[in-house]
Amino acid sequence: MNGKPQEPAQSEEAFLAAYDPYTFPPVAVTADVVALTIRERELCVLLVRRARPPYEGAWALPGSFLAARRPGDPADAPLETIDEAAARALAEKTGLTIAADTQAVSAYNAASRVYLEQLRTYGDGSRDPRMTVVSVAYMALAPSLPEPTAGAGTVEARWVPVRELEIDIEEDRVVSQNATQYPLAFDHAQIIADGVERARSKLEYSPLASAFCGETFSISQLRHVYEIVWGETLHPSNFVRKVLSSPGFVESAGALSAAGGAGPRAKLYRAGDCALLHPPILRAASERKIR
Amino acid sequence: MNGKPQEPAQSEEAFLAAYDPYTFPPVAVTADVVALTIRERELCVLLVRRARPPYEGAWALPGSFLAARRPGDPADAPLETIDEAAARALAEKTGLTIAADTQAVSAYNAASRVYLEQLRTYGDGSRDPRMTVVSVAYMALAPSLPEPTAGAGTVEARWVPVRELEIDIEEDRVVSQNATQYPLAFDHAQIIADGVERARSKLEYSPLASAFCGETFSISQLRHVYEIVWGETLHPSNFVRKVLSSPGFVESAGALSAAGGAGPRAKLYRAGDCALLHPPILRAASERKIR
DNA sequence: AGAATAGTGTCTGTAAGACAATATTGT
DNA sequence: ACAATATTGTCTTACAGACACTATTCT
Repeated sequence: MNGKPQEPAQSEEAFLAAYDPYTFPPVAVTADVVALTIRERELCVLLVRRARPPYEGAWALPGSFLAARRPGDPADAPLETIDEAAARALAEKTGLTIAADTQAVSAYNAASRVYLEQLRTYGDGSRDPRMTVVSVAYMALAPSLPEPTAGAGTVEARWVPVRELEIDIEEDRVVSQNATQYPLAFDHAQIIADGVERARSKLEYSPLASAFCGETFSISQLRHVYEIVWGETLHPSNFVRKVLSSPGFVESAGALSAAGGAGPRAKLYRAGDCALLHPPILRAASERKIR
Repeated sequence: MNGKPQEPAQSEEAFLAAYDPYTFPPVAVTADVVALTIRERELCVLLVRRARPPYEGAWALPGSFLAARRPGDPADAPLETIDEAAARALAEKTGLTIAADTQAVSAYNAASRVYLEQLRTYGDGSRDPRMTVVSVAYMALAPSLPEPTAGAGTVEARWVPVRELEIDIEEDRVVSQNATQYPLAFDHAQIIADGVERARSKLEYSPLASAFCGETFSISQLRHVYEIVWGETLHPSNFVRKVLSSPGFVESAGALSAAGGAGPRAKLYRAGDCALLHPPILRAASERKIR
């Protein structure tokens, strides 16, 4: 990457020859994805139903084990990054091919129009009775996608409205999540809560709301994204002013929207080229969590 | 945690009996800490010099392997969380005992006065020639601490001014980092850059600047923290107004500062009880990174 | 005609940046 | 006396929220 110091090759080789990876207790690393989309004016998360224990029959985030180097492999064998494992987990369930940028903290793939960024790593040690499992969670934002297909180890895959999970996102803790239609495996209720909260705060400072939209969209559609994700209504007029005064958020696509309801045709826009919103578009409720 | 569904106990036991963790390729998980403090008006990061390959002799972040469940252990044996592994890595180098809160995303330990929060997980797969190594990075903020002591596997531990590392924090990439006095192992230059950037942005929205200060501090000392971490000068008068108008940021300690320089004695404050600053204290340079 | 929506304009309070002014202490 | 610092106050500009108003299209 940068500035790797030259190492003494002899002692390094000798060290590696004497090294046995199996002297370490085994640890498994999984990449689990909180994939969010908007379907029928609801914020939905992609869940799969587990076919095998532990938590057989419970709902879980799509995930996959990190493909690791095997002892016989050469030291420079191409290996999977965690980002790639997350993209693979999502692809196996949705059929989307996401070429995740290896270097970037977050990657927005223009072709597949799926945004993927790392959320946080969870590892209580007691998650899985088999062995220590560390879960690297990701958040993915996507426009409305087709019905997912169940992959290996799962019996069903479904876009589930977050509201139906009865998770309290506001609190940092997950409170209810009992007696719902979707009992969740492991600590995935907490991970979903964190993912939704990340998405909410991302809308404030980044232009990612357009990741929920199609190629082109009207300002109203963009406002609906904010209203659905944040769960609050916004002033249409003020919202237009804010979006258009945030340079690089959107750029005009020239065309007008097709017919579909009352009112005049709306101007269409596409995503701009900024990485951050200046000024940001803040939630009114941001004042809550002060304690 | 919540809502664990009842599982069929028989099949679960049968499944576990047939399960051999060693069929997975080995993965190691390390917790690496970007510990930041202010010493002599410089932002410093704790580095250790590696005693063993790989990167023998290079400087690295203090870290430790996650202690994992061994195959013979009972399924409910108390295990180390990643947060605890990070706290342990820091304790082994600084002598600080940090009782990291297992549940919390971030933990501020009032007794040891060290703030610890997870940064992000790095795993290019090619980090370590021995096996796939996943590194869970943490950021720690602490007031000025005593000189660290080298632990196992390290020959030296030192607080190093971030400036001397010649890492370009502004860019998302690490550009230089050649020919410095402190060649860094692995991708630790990138992790340090991310940690410093996290600290800078944390000062905007959270009251954590006081984590760099002692039990009580003056507004000027707090302003110096901002100026040193952000690398820019602030208007003293406007800074006072912002801090005092942000409820819960600081509370009066009653006393006045001791003598030490010119000017009148400053009022002393201690950290308040808010978790977020409203309104935030923003960097002027926040307008840069728009692209 | 009436309802719903897109988009523009206006008013007001709040907060930020810049800077002046005053008081207090060490050299 | 002078320099450095702490603290308060003032002025101007920018922006957010609230809301009025016009124009367009469907039913």
